[in-house]
Amino acid sequence: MKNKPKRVPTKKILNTLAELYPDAHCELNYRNPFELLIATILSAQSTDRQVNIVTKELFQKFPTPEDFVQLTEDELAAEIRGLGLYRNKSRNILATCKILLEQYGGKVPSQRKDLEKLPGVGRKTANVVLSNAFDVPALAVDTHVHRVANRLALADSDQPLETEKQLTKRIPKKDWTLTHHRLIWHGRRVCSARNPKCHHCDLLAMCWYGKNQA
DNA sequence: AACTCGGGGCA
DNA sequence: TGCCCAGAGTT
Repeated sequence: MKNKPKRVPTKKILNTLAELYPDAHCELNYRNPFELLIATILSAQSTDRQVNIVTKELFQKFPTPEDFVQLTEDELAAEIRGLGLYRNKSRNILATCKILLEQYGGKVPSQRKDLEKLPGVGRKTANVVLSNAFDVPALAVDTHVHRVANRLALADSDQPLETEKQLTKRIPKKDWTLTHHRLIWHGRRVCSARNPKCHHCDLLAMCWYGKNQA
């Protein structure tokens, strides 16, 4: 990257995103931290829509960690069929539920270091839980956010963690959750990884990547 | 840093 | 068919 991208003011980009996706919201319907945690683990490499379909029944049948640990890995795997990586997820979720029961009284811990120790929970999932369940400022950087933010020059880094730091610095805290969802929507609908639809992208005028494509 | 897990949706 | 999906763990 020889020429440093001339950065469009963050506020301007955020305002435009807000106009584009006024009602962006979290599509994962969760009723408590436990459901959020499990749904977020399940969401890895899977579409949020599929996760919603699967979790709707799942949480009806098994609302608590106590219910989950009654299941074998194979039984849980059968319950979450329809999502990718379901064997890994089944194993991780059962292990996580056991830890919740043994170490945290069946509750979801609210500290990052505790969350990231849970099997199946990494930086991104921990951030989702922290920001949505515990109202702790944490910007979850997934592949969409990372890609879109870098194309827009909201961030300038190959590494998700660095992107997270930069975004955290530049975006006002109160806007984190909504901005996160808007970047994801944009990333899925327009700013896709392989064939981004720059031609009818409403952010093209302020997008460093888009302008260098044409 | 690269590799693996992985079935389903969609063009 | 080929490509992609709200990543994490292991080597």
